[in-house]
Order: sequence, then structure tokens, then C-alpha cells
Amino acid sequence: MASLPSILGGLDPTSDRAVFRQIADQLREAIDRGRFKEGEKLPSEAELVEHYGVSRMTVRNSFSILQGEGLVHAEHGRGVFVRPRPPVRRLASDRFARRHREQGKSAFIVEADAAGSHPTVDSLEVKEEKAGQDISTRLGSVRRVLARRRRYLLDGRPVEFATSYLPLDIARGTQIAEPNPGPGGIYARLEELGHQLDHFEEEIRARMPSPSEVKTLQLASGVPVIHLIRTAFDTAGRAVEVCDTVMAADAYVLSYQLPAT
Amino acid sequence: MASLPSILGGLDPTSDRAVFRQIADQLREAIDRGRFKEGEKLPSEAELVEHYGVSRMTVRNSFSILQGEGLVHAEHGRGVFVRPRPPVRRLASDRFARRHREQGKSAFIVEADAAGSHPTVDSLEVKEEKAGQDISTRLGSVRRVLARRRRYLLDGRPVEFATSYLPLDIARGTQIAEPNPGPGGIYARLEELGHQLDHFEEEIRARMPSPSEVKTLQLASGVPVIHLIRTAFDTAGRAVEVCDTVMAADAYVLSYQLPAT
DNA sequence: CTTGCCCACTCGTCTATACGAGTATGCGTG
DNA sequence: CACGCATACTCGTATAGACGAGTGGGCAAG
Repeated sequence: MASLPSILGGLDPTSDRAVFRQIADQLREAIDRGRFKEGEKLPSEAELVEHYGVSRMTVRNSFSILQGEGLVHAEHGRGVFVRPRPPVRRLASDRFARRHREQGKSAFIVEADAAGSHPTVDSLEVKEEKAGQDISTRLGSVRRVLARRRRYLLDGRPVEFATSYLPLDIARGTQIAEPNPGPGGIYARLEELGHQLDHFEEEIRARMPSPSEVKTLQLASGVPVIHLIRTAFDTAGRAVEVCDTVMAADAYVLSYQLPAT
Repeated sequence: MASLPSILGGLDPTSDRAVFRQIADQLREAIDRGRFKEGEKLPSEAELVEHYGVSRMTVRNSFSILQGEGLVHAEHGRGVFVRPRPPVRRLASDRFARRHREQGKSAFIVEADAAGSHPTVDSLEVKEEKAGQDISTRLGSVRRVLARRRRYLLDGRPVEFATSYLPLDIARGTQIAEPNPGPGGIYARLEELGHQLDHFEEEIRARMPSPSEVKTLQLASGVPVIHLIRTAFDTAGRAVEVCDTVMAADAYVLSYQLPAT
């Protein structure tokens, strides 16, 4: 790495911009310009204290800004690093097309294998429970539902946590209530049960994660989540499944096709 | 407000959870339980210092966690407040259907009026410029484009910043290059120019905003942005417009319909 | 050579203090 | 009554120091 003064400038004491913001600005710019590359270690707090002649808390304040922006992450005992952008998973709008269900494996596995990643699914939990207000409304005022929870990982990194809710009168006693829903997933089973799927509705929000989401998805600070709620409708117009998904936002690009008519 | 000790507990010195995290936890829980309501003022730093018997920086650290989660926001000289959830704007997947173009006003204005909000559009800028790498690729290797920038506000609050890019051979000299594109917006103009629209492609990402985005959208800390890139294709299969939109994530829910076939 | 310990360096947490700047309230003056 | 200022209270910024804990490299003992 080049010497600090050659990368980072000095402070402008006449500026009314706070010192810790000025430092954050300089670091951010250096990162944007590629002076510090992905995964590379930034100068240590002590070095920056030395370089700028400020106190350590001021430097830490600067780092905390950049952390909030998701630009860097700190590792205890090692240093502060430029956060590498993880490979993203693209979700196409035809990902639930019937032809994708014809193969044996789940969409997630197939797709990840194709992308050269190592996919895993864990945290299996399948149980009957009371439907929350929102889920109940979406499913047409059902009281109890079958809930299927699972977590998806790519190369060991958790990227998505999803819960499917199905009305008990549809799912109880079927393979949908088994830990392994069989080839083609629950959508294939639903169609076998006579619920031919007609269309899906997806609602998308983005927000900062709750502490429990930070834990399950092992999210770095400064990484938002995409919250997707999908409702599946059969040809009779009935909502047969609601899937509530929380995704690490830095791991996903969603893609949709809209008709112009 | 009830007395502090009745709302907030004490610290657990045996816990290995950091004190400022414990304080943040208690405040978060109190907010979740509705002990502090939306828009309500939290105890001041001084009061919490008193209540917990810790130093002020520790309390501030707690607040900064909650700010990062988008739960609270601080107002200089006034206090720290529970962040109210703003009314959200729902974007339906049929929002570009041709029938919506038949009326005179823009989709944004019509929809906001219907919702009882006061819509504004500002920051008009229309100019020819060099296309960036990404835009150029999406439009099929054009070098120069017409860029239309505008910012959308609801009841005075900026919620969205959008830039449309159009190939010069289509847009130059037409009403699309005027500040006001006329009734039905640029999509109506494109169709009049013989580019019958076939479908749209939308790519969605979520991330923390850049400093400039924080400024234009007046974003509170802890609010991510939704980054939407829409490409419009005509019936000849040509990409005729790319629209790059950055939205305040707390102001939007996107909604899509997917076919199951 | 290998093992294990020590130490230097890193970030994490916390205290105590100081001053600045924005806000709101009340009181006194006109 | 109206205005303006003083003041108290709020958060913002910054310093200096202390100790803890994770990491990694080097050195010494076996």
C-alpha cells in the first residue's frame, strides 16, 4: 500500500463539516477510486489517529459511518476491511414457471449449481401453527396453517430465510407436511392435489434487519434485507400458499417482466 | 409517560452482552411493545445516563444502534424520537398498462391524488449526455442519450429520484426532449412515434444510500433505498428507454403479478 | 523441527470531561 | 399584550485515557 499521506489528504479546519465526516469522506472516496480494493485492509485506527492528529473515538466515528453505509466491516483483532461484494443471485420472474418444476430438484439447488455455487438448505421446521393476522388475511381468513421454515445458504453463507404457510385443509396429511416435499417442491404437490396454479402475487419491501434477522442471515452491519411476500393462487382464485421470505439484500437482484398492455 | 424504571429494566452485569447493547435491547423492546409510540420522544441521554448509571457515550452508542436499525431518529436540540412509519406508496405491476396512459396526468400525480396525498415533481433536468457503460449496454450500445431527471415528492417529502435514458435517434427533436413530455408521459409519446411498447423488464436491488442519495431524498439514517432499473422494449424487440430509479425504501411497497405457466 | 507461550497490534467497550449549537420556555422589558 | 433575551435542556462533536479481547507472528523451550 502507498503511504497514507499520498492516499488521504488533510483536514480542512475552516470547513464546518465535522472532522469525523471529513475523514469518512476521504476514506469513502479512496475506496470508490479503488485506492483500497475489495477485501483490502484499511489503515488501522492508530494509523489514522496519527495521520490526522485526532483522537481515536473520532476515527472510530468515521469508521462507523462507513459501516452504516455497508462499505467496510471491522474484524476484531485484525482490522477494518473494504467489504467485498458477494456474488448476487438473480431471481427471474419466470422462476416459478411450470417447466422449472418438472425436474426433480428445487429451484434453488438447480440454479445455484448452474452458477457454480455450493447450495445448502437447513433449519428445516415443519409444523402446524396459528396464523398471524396478516397471513390469515392473505390466505382468506384461515385460523391455523402449516408452516414450513427453511434457510438457504450459498457456499456456506446464509442468504435467505423463508416460511411457507398453507391452509391445513389443503396440506394436512399430504407430502407437503413432510420435511421433504418431494421433486418439484410444494408447488408440484399442490398441482397434484388438484390446485392448478394460476398466478403469483409478490410484494416487495426493503428495510434494515431486526436483530434476529441479523443473526439468522449473519448479516454485516449496513446490509438491508429484501422482504418478499408471495401469494400463490390456484385457477379457482383461491390463495393456496403464502411464502414470506427475507433475503440478504447484497446477495440478490430481483428481476421482473411486465406486460405493456 | 410512565416513570423510567417502570418501562426500562436494569442492567445485567453478569451478562457478557455489552452494556450499550443491553440498553439498546431494552429501548427496542419498549418501542416494539408500544411503550413508546410512533413520533414519541424517548428519554433524553441525560435521563438514561441517570437511570442506568453509565456514561453518556454509552447511551449514545445505544441510540446509534437503534438509529442504524431505522427505529429512531435524533433531532438536534429536541430529543430522540420513535421514527413514524410514513405512508407507503404501492406500485402495482400494471402501473404501466396502456389504459393508465390514456388519461392526461402522469401516473404519479393521479395515484397520489387518489391516495389523498399532495404530489410534486421537481428537479427537472433534460439534457443530452454520454451514456454510462451500463445504460449503453442496456440500450444496445448507444453512445449518447437523452437523460430526463426528476424527483418525486409526496406532501413535500422526497420519495423517489428517477432518470430516464432514451436513444438520441428516437428522442431528439421530439416532445420527449421537452421539459414537459405531455399527457400520458414519454411512454405515450414513444407509441405515437411508432414504438409500440411490448413489455418492460425491471431489476430490483436494495442497498444503503450513498451520501448524495441521502441528500436528494432527505433520508433518515437507517433507511435503505430500493434501486429499480426498468427497460422498456418495443414490439420490434428494441430497448427504447431505460429508467433508473432510486426510492426511499420506507415509502414503497412494490407489487408484481407472475404467471404460473 | 515442532510446540507453546509471549507480545505487539488490532478493534471493542467504557468512563469522564468539555464545549458547541439547536430548541423551547418563561420572564422581564417595552 | 408583544417582543426579545436569558436560560435550561437537548443532541453533536471531540479529547484523553483505560482496560479487555481476538489475532498473528516471532521466539524460546523441548
